[in-house]
Amino acid sequence: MSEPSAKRSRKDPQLPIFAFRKEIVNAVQQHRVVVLVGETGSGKTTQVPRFLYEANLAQRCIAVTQPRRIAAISVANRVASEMHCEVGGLVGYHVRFLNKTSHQTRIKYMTDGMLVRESAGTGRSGIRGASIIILDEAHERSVHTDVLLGLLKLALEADDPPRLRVVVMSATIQAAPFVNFFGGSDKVKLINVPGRLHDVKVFYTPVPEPDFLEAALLTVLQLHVTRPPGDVLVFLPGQEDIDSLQRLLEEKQETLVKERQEHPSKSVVEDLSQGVTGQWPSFGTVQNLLVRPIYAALPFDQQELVFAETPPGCRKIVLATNIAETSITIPGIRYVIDTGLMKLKMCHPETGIEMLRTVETSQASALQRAGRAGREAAGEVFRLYVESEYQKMPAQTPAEILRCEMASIYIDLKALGIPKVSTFPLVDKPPRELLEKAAHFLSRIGALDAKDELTDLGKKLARMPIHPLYAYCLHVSFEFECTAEILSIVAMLSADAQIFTASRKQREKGQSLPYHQEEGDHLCLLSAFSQWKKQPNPKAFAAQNSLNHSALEKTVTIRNQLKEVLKEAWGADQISSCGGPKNWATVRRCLLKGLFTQTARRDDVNQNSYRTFLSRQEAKLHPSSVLHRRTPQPPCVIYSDLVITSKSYLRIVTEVDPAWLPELCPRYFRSQ
DNA sequence: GAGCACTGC
Repeated sequence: MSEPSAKRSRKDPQLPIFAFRKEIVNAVQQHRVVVLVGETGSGKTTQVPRFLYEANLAQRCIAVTQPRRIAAISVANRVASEMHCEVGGLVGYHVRFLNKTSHQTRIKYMTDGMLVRESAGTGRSGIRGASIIILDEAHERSVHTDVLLGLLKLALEADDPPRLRVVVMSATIQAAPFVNFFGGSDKVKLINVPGRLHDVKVFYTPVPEPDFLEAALLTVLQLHVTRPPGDVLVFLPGQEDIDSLQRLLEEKQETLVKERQEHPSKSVVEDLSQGVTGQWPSFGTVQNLLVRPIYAALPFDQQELVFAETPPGCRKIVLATNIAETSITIPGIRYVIDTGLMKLKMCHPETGIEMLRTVETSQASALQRAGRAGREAAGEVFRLYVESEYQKMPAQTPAEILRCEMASIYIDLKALGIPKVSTFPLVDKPPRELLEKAAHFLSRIGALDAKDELTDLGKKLARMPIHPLYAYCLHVSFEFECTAEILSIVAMLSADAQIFTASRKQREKGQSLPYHQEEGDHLCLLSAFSQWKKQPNPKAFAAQNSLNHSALEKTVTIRNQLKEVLKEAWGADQISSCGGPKNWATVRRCLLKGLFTQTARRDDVNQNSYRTFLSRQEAKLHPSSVLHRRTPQPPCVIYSDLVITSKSYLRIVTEVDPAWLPELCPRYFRSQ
């Protein structure tokens, strides 16, 4: 219900939630914690805060959290308009970079991450500033939602603020973990609100499909010739699969008729084969396939194409990643084809290395995907796996907090005043090793002392909205007087966007690109950013030099925010620069001192292989690195990422002089 | 000589 594209007329009396108004208000009056299960389309996101406000239940404000910025902003706008007020007045929102609230604001939509950050402050913001806190989309179990659940449990125990009320809103019927977390059904009121979804008929393949792309291709084609008009949404694990299937479909489009004559009865899903009779179906108005890919890395203007109305005589085939499962809703979808696969970030509990793996979905995820076919009318979902496979799937996708690196969370929890992170109440406890690794890392950079307390440095680092490692680099940059340069690099790294868009061919003649820096990737990033920023027409410069203009714009926003926090939280009014590229050895020395936990040395025997200094991991330079082509490769490097795909790779790598190690980090590296 | 689910501060 929080999707930005979900349109609903003003105060739609059909919304199922209205029948529950009294029950919800009573529940919040009588219980400190209410768990509200409401399926998609129930109206809970827009109406529940309003019910509680109009019942005068909040002395202070009602904070409503969303996992995504766009949802917080669009829902605030809609509710403000429904309540006939300006956004930023009675109804407002607060997300990173945008604060549309005022002293009048009583219903405050915000990202869950923003509520965590506000709560770390000392003022009357965050949890302390609210009478009622509503955690929406709690079933998604974002790290920030999980942290908030723990903070709220502690706040309720301390009754701080007094008479605090918590509403946990979730779309899945599996509300039991939330109820149990807050003390069980004696203490927690559970309310179920029905959704407004149409029936979705589910089909499975009779036998396992060896090749999901082939199966998806065949199913799209079969469905196209046997089913009445209506668009199709295909869930695939990743970008590569989407590109392949798009190519295959566009090729097949031309030979579709012939193909069907040759294989009239071959079908992945049994039901579809029954419709194939060797002639075009009677609803012959649908002839052409219009293939539209969508994934997060796709440029925005191309993403937008999936929302365009399907022209008459066409059937739109949307090929999507998980982005279409939660983040966006595409109108017109009647059929869903689900490969049952997704990519999931996981963190190895022993090495602490994050990796992206293709895994089967959970049942909850399969249900959510199926629901995408029933938003506007009855629909059908074709699952490209056998039914017993569904029964074997885990009920829920494991919460993010079980799968991610913990340093940022650890330092945040310490900054929130949690004495012992390992006993902080969490619905799901992360592996002990991952917590210990995080604490060990934080003590290495001097953020934690021997008593597991934040040092003054640790408190400083925690103020920065970036990974503590990058915040530490900024801290070190003052000593080297190259803060301007490190700010740019850190902003680019934490923007987490693909900056370089050059094709392989272009990259091979990379030396000719104006921002090429042979000492390493961090300097290439810095050089690209500095030059782009100086241009009278940066957009044209980006296009000419294979740079991602919008990613660079995002970098500027982040850099400005970081600079602001440096000033306000660190008292750094002066940002010094070390000058142009000829002085960038200083930047590399600073990066070494900042990233000393991520140093690797070349193997003496196998000169294309490296071993990390502190974790003793073996890895190669990633082929995308400018250092990869060098022979021999440099003896010593610092790296930003260690990724495991087909092999272990060091990504974003810069050469450092081995002699600098004992000089700059004598505690960890001895002279040789 | 590879391959990038999705968010968020």
